[in-house]
Amino acid sequence: MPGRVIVSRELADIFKILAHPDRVRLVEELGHGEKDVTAIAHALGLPAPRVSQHLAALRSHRLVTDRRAGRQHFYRLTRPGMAGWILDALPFLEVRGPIEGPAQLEEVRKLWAADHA
Amino acid sequence: MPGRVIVSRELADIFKILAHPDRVRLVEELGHGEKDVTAIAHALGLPAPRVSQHLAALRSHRLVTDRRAGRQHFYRLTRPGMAGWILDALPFLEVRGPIEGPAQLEEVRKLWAADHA
DNA sequence: TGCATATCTGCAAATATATGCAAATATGAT
DNA sequence: ATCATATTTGCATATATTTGCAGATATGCA
Repeated sequence: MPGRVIVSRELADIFKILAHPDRVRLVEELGHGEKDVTAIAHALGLPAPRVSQHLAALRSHRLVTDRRAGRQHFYRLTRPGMAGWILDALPFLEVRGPIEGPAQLEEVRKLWAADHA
Repeated sequence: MPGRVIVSRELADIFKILAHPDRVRLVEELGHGEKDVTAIAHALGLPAPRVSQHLAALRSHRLVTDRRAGRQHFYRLTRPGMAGWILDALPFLEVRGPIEGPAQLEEVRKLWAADHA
């Protein structure tokens, strides 16, 4: 059964890269369009070196690509659909107990969007 | 910005749990319906204790629930849609370079389904 | 050239996860 | 009760990840 094993390993690698709150927020941030490292660092309230490391992790599996303009590196999602796909996982998570019904799901979506720039 | 931080942490937790090839295959296995631990262990070619630990991880965030019948524990996905959602990530992964176009995506889907029981 | 800004890389300590195996628990059958 | 089966739990070791910080590289401007 080599086929599934290979694919599941690749999928697990992607999940591993996304398995960090900062990187989840980073991907959602890039869901709105390309941004340079400093802008991302500011938006996320993180030191630039850390953002750079997170981006390196995402780059290692080509989840993001970069475009250099002068001394700034603008990053964007290789597959813009990824940001939306992540939000499709909202029904699976638990914020104060299981989410039952579309009403509570809407709650969580609002919670996510609450402080959007 | 507490809203997004909380949600992103929950999302990252889910990604962390799925960030293991065995658990990815396990979830896909349960996508076809409930199964008991031994059946899963056999299908995945893993020792039962390890499957049990993987299930405990999935259970810890209510990604699976169990039903006991005699000495067997039948597990199933709390949200059956999760199996399909994982497969939606196929366009994001790289099997021998980036996947370009629906043709290569179909390749990967076949690769996944290749040895299905 | 020299200086400031933007980004990246490397290191070390703390923390977390994976793996294999042994032992414990629970259920059902004789 | 005794025994076999099914599942879970615990422990020890190996490996990986996170974090903060320092230093290195690269670009643009005076």
